[in-house]
Amino acid sequence: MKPAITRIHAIEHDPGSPTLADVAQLAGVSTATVSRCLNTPDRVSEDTRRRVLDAVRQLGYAPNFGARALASRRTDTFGAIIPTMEAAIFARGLQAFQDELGRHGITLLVASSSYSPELEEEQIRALVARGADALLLIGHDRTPESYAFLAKQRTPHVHAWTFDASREFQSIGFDNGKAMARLTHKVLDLGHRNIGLISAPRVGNDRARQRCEGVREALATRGLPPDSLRLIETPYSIANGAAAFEELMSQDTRPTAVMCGNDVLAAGALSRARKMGLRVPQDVSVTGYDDIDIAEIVTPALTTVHVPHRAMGRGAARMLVAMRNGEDPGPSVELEATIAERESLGPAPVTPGH
Amino acid sequence: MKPAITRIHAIEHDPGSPTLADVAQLAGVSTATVSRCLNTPDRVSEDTRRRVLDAVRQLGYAPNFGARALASRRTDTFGAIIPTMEAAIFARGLQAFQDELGRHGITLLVASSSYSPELEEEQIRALVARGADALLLIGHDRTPESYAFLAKQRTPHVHAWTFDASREFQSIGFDNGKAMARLTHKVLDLGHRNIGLISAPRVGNDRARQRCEGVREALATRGLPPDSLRLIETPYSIANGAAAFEELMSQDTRPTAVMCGNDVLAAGALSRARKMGLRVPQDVSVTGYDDIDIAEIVTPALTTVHVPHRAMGRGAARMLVAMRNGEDPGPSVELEATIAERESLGPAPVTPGH
DNA sequence: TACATCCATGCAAGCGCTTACATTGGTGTT
DNA sequence: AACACCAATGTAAGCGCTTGCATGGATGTA
Repeated sequence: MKPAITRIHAIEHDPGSPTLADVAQLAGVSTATVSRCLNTPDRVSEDTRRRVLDAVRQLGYAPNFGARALASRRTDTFGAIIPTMEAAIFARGLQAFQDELGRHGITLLVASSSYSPELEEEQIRALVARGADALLLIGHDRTPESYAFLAKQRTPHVHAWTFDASREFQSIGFDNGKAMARLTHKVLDLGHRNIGLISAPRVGNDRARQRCEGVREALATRGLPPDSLRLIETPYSIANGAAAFEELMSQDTRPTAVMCGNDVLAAGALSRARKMGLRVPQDVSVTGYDDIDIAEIVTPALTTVHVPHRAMGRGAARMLVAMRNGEDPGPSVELEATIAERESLGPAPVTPGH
Repeated sequence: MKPAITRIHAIEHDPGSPTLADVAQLAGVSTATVSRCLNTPDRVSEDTRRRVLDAVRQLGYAPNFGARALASRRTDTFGAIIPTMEAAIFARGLQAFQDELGRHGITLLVASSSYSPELEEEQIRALVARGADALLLIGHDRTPESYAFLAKQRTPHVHAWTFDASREFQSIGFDNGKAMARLTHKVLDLGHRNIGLISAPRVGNDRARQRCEGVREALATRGLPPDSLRLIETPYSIANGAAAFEELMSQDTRPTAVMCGNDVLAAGALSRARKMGLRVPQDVSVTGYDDIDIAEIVTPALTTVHVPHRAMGRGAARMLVAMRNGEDPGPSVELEATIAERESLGPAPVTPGH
């Protein structure tokens, strides 16, 4: 690849982008001074500083991050691994996370795992390799190797979007099951007895699992048989939500309420309901989870579980910063997820014959 | 766990995460061998390889990316800077971009600029500093400093989501204005003469600018006076779209059609229309742009400009890979944006009195 | 048996930066 | 005038990794 020839010609080496040394030479100072000029400007005389900054601009110099990290042993970079970037499920929380980090001069690197623990493990390695000082992770489900790796690397991390007192790790979030149970009680209060549930695949996704459990628990509490619940698992997407809804509605005993593990699935259900000529909530009720943007704009507006996205993001950032600084991040935090009552949940229709 | 023995030798050497040297020592080989084992496994004997990989696993070793980049002068990392992560406007295209890069063993780093050229400049520097070999940028509007910097650094970059033959840089996208003009003609064909336009702020956003121009051009072509268009600029968000819609509809001469520079704005307009008791499209028509997920699920489904997200993402990736490899990326590519006709655009209502 | 080859491996020189320490010259004190 | 002090700068030792070159032993060939 590298033409040795050019080297010979190019006595003044031409190839790479400008380095500290180039700047130093142009400004007529040592590399140490340039470095100080960039990192601790007040330790450099006004005059020199101007000369150096001029040279920087003139050369279009950008410090090599890797080299800097290598030499200084800190990166001021955190990482976040979210299951998906699509559908904006994590967007708002992540935004809050990033805002708070920015306030501390920390840059955020984001990766997505496509809901795969194996992929997530890879991403964890990649982010740590890139110098992430701390990591934001979603939920508790991951490979043992991931946990072992984080421990060996001593990388601070918090788990968000979930709260489970029985876990040993720092986490900030809400009880996914409790909120879903509460919503289920509302559904039951409205007379629904045949409930369909569209969930994301539960393996590798504790939030989805807990949400399902929440429904089951509520049913059990009210003395309803487990088989009054029809469950379909399908990855988050509008199309999948629509298909699952149709499948539920074409079974012998149609559910009168379809609860969804996520607003995206619910949006799909809603649109398919319309296509099937079913009125929501008169003919069938639909509920969501997460309260993302689309929950408000679909027709009818979605009754869903409102998740404290921003508080979670902000809180996670604060915990991580504390941990990075060797301070006490405080205990895990449980936030409240509330029910956003809108239009898609109504009383169970009166069964014609039965 | 690290054997205490090593600690004794290295009296002050405990803190960091495991390095190549640690692995080498544990495996009883030189660092060079470990490095080869990780990068060119076939140049290492089966036996050694196993020993080394065992050591790697045992220590939870992750190579330091910065150091590796420093030593090898390549990163296999590309960067992308998109205006926003929210609203999923760029999600699908970015996903395609990433998929294609993955196929070439390249990692993607994503940053967002919040539609600010200054912030984008910062992000460009940050990504280049982090070793991005090439960059995906959106549109043509950026600071002269950004362009100068990219040139000095010789960082390959392509501009997507736009196509403008008059620009000198590689780009892949579609003519934002042409597509909007085409849609406008459809609107005019349906008898609309009073048109409202909700656009994103045009400064620093060539796509928004061209979309507006598209409307203006179409009007001019049909001999309509420029003041038959009412324009409101507001950042992309559902709430903003709703507010802008209400503002448009409370003017003296109400538009019969409200065109939006983006589906998110259109979704907001739609929801506000409903709240105001206006039927779409009987009382007022609404159109969008981008054809993102929500376009299909809002009620009524949005008539909008369908953008070739995936083709753009994939194509951009291929161009950049070629450029990085020193090959010919071929000329800029113009893709076709088509009109997705759905339900939100209908004939202009018959004016009662006038 | 002598020699040329060829793997597998080790040695050591950096990659671009930060930073502890050394050096310098100008101030203020006595 | 002698000295301590300090701010500004330079010197140089790495940070963890890759890689060109050197080495040594096993294998093949004459």
